[in-house]
Amino acid sequence: MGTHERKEREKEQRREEIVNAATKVFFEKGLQNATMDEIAEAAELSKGTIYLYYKSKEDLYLAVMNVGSTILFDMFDNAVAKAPSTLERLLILADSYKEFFAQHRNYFRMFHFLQNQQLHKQVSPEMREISQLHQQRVWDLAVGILRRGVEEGLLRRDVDPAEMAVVLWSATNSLLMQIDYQYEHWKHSLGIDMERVLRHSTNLLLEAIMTEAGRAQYRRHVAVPVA
Amino acid sequence: MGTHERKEREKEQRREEIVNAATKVFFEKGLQNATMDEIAEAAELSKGTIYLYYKSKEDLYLAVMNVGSTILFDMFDNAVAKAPSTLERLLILADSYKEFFAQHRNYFRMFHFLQNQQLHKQVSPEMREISQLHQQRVWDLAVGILRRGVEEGLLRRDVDPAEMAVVLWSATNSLLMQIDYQYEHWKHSLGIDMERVLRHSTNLLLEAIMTEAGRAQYRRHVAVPVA
DNA sequence: CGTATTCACTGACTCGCAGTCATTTGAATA
DNA sequence: TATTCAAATGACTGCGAGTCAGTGAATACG
Repeated sequence: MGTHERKEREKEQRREEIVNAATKVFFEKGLQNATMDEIAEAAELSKGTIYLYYKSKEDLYLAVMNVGSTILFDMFDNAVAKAPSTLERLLILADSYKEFFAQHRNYFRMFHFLQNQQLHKQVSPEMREISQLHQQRVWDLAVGILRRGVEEGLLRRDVDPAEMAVVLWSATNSLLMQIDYQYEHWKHSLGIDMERVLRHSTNLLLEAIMTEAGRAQYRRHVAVPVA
Repeated sequence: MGTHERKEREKEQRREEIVNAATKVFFEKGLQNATMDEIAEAAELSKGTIYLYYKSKEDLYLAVMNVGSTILFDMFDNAVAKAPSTLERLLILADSYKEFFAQHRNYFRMFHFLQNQQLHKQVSPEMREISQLHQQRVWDLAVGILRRGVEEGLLRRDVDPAEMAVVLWSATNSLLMQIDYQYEHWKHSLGIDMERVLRHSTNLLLEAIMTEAGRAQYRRHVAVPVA
């Protein structure tokens, strides 16, 4: 009699339903302005029930973020699988991230809202652990490609792949955040096209970590794009 | 009878006292965990009185941030005044910001906590205006130096000074945030010395926006430091 | 000098929300 | 049909931001 198994499945399903409801509410209102009562109503459950499945509002927020991390990882993974060379994998990774930013803006925002120490206080250790694993997966994928690039002589041997990753990641994210949040400000009061800035700085950073051979290959590749 | 003037002075003084009390509490607890009652107690006033001087907790937070902006501007201004050449002004600006980060970590954190839309909701338009003016002042100083650099042939003519500023500012800040928040993480689990990463990436970015002549001068300067 | 007026200040109050827990419900089992 | 037990409920608690009617001291006025 599979009663127990069915119960487990139903529990798991309920967890998902709650995350789906929470996703809708968090996307619309953000962490601060969303209330647990709203989420409960969206999930067609009482507030108490939500707390049977998630320890706190912040835990639930992280659960939603984890879905976003998975989407990002899958996008990266798919893109990388298609690219035949390490250089192309590197370039397609950058493109994928821009696409993630364009397609899944709400998840992007969630990622960067929780950068903060102070909000982490209410997160349970278990959920933090899970969340870190999700992020680690994405990180390892990216660093793996950079490492491969170094081995192939595409990227400079004197810079650590993980260090390259930090710089690329940080710079890209902070520019994307500026684009997301202050696009109009830059455009109108300063006449700056942030998307162009992003393209330029990506180029700049990529060339900076490449060897001479890498740059040559890169320029050849840019000169003859797939389209 | 200067009664009115005296009253005004006393009011201004009270505003400052409140900001000082708030600074202490916000530094210690952050925006989220600080309570207005705590701030009131630190200021030796009642909560109601605080609200006579500042419209909301977030407004008060911005008032504290503005003090930080002024400190930063003064550091920049002093440093720049000492430097004899544009190249040196540029380098000393970067150093000053690192010093600000080291000396005034709490203000640095405050700056980056309020990057977010959602928290801006409760800020009054007036305070936002004032805060933007403070930030504008720092921005103009930096962009002015870059512009001068372009005019002098130190920096590339084909990149807009404001664009350079965005990239340098974004990249530097996000690395500093990583250093502030995850220094131990990077150090221990990945063996990365983030301070070195910061130095490297600053060099890298600076060289990337320089002309050949600028780079030559830069290297000569680095080779023969003042000390 | 006594009275009226102003105004900075107070703190008890409201309101909204995260999180809790005693009670209820209903499905599985005996 | 009766019993058991986990899942679900929603009224309740506690806390903190923001409010406002009331207080008293300083100032202006007669």
